[in-house]
Amino acid sequence: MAYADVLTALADPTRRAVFEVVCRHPASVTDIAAGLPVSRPAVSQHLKVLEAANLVHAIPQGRTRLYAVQPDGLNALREWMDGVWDVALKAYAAEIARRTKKD
Amino acid sequence: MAYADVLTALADPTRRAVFEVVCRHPASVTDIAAGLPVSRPAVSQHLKVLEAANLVHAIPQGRTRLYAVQPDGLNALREWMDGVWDVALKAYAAEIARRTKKD
DNA sequence: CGTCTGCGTAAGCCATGGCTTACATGTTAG
DNA sequence: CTAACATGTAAGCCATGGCTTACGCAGACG
Repeated sequence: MAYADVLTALADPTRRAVFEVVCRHPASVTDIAAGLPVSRPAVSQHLKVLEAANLVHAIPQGRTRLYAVQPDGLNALREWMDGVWDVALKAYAAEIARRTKKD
Repeated sequence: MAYADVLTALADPTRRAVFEVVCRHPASVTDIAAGLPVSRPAVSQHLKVLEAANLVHAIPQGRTRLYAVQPDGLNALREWMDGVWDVALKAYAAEIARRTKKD
């Protein structure tokens, strides 16, 4: 159920903003918080959620921690979307078949 | 910002369950609620959110309303994901270039 | 070895939102 | 025309979670 965590993580606007900053380039917690209207601990908490969803990962560098994008999260979401899409297509085809049979 | 509504809509587990039922085949509100552990009004409210996110659409049939999948919502989400992916790739390439330059 | 910086964590506050019950609307059947 | 069913909506309750302030901890630097 990794895609569920990804959806939950990306649903929050602030957390999405954090994620998009990290997407542009690896950044430290302080740097990310500097460009957002929330406090540094808030960003830290959001990064924790994003990390749990495999959307980002931390790279300890001395006393700072650089956060960078990790593909796994978005991949899980994409795979779930593909599955849903497949089910919807099959259902659509079945619906068409049912109607033509009825005619 | 359509993708934001899609993410918010799909983040809730119950609402995702409603959506997946509708993906399998068009269904009425009562039918959907019968297969879920929530009341019928709850399902109705969830369908309202899903409809606002262009994930489903209603087909009035007499006194019932059949809900079916609509591709727009998932497409908006996919396009946003593609954009994010593109940004992440560019950032990764830039990072590589920066490091090789430094060496 | 003390100090300062960068982060994570805990506790608490408060808004958002999901759920239920009760009610209103509209459509079909008799 | 009345009865009954399918649905949307309103009001209210309560849990989840996002934010802040305060604190604890590890790594660099004189």
